[in-house]
Amino acid sequence: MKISKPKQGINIGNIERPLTTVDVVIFTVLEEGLHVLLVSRPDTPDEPFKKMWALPGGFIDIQEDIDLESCALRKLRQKTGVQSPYLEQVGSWGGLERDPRGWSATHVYFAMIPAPQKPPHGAQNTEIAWFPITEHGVKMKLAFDHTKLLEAAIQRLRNKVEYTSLPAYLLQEEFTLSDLQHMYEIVLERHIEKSAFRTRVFAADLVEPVDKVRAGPNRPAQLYRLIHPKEIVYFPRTFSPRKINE
Amino acid sequence: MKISKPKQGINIGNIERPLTTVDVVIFTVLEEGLHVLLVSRPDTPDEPFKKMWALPGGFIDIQEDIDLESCALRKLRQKTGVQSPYLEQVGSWGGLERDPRGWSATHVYFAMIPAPQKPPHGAQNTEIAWFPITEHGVKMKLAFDHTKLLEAAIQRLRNKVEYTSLPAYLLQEEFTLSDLQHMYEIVLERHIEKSAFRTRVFAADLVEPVDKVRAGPNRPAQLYRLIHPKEIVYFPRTFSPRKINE
DNA sequence: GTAATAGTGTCTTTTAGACAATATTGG
DNA sequence: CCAATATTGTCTAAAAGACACTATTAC
Repeated sequence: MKISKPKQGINIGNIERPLTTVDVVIFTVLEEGLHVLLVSRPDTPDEPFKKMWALPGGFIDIQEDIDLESCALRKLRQKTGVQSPYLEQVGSWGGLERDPRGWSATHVYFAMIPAPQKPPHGAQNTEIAWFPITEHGVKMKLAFDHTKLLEAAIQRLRNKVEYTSLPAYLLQEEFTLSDLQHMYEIVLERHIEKSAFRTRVFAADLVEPVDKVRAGPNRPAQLYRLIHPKEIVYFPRTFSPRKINE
Repeated sequence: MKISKPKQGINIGNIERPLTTVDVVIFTVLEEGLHVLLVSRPDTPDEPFKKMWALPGGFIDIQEDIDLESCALRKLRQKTGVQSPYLEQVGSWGGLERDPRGWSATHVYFAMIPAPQKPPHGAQNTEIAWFPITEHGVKMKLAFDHTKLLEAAIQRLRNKVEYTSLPAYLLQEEFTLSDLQHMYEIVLERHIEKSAFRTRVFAADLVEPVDKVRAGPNRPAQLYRLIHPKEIVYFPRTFSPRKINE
């Protein structure tokens, strides 16, 4: 199947092309902790990494996907039913070694969704489940180079949470400031000062109050929603002045 | 040449694969301004965007390139002769529309090099030159979606310069603090306070003095070099507390 | 009243910003 | 000496960190 190297740009159909995939790192918060959605690799012959856990993803469908992002959205919709999550590209990884079937390149996206009500559902013959994130990944080794891809996505997430409104996408449309602070604390795995947090959030014009409160066995909390739900907000400084990693 | 859609994962060789390219945005500072290296598209038949300016790049060579980054390094070496620049991935762009030859995906890197002594040299039949960056790009429209890719790289660069040591890679190994500050001011296109700048740089353990000074018609300046030339340094805060634009 | 969480205020520390002052060379 | 740039210091302002205080509900 190998073809002698053609002159670049001439006879384009004969250049040997890498395999091209999209993988999606889907985050949510369940039971007080950050989780990621994984699918088990099929057990069929010819498939590499049989029965190992992997990021949801797969080959680009040239007929169906108009671009990379819509491919990522399609995969996310298929696995979770979520229509419009927060979605951002992490980057791409490609090389000879990462897939035994040949030179391959994958485009990695990460998504954040509110805690789902229904369990995820995979295709037939595949399992699908949420796994808690411990430190830099999940407890088991993943298929392909997905351990590395997941680690990169976690790092991007943690880093960006320091200076953006990203954790709002882990909540339903209406939330209290305590809810929001709680999401920051879960992702960053550290305590955040209530007073400074509220000052920051208000100064950034991130939220507006809705005409409702959340009752409980204590003082009711004001409910808020995002002022501009489509745009993420950048804070002028990071939460705690410490070294940024990436 | 179209093949009816095979079941995914089975018979992998028959899946229609996108074209895969790598493009490199190479920055340097010439004559007090940020410049980017562009090449002219060849004038041969079958080539799209004939004679238009484009980012240096091209198809992955599955035989020669072990991974995406070494492909980017190869292209940079071919155009500039530079062996070990600062190189970082910006992201990937893929879709049906961006290349008239078919569904294509490109992996974009950006590099920063010191002002070169020699002019760049392209392959035969191609021109190659440095172009000044004005606001968000260059003055002419580029081939493919390269105007968009260049804009993304510029935004990444400007944003990251706010809180990292990146501009050091625009200088030779030894430089004065004024030199370094000057690079920041050129990339960010604004004045930076001398005193605050020096405090920041020293607090970050970015540089160490070498036993030399640079003479001139005034007080000589201490020469410094990077303490860890291979690692970029992250400052705990941005230079000026203002909104970060991604 | 108490328990519990929501929300505010006060003081300190850190660091950037503005700008002044001093230092060191060549001529 | 002067011109020019290097280097340091001083004061102020903005924002985070720590922590205490007040507010409002269910019971």
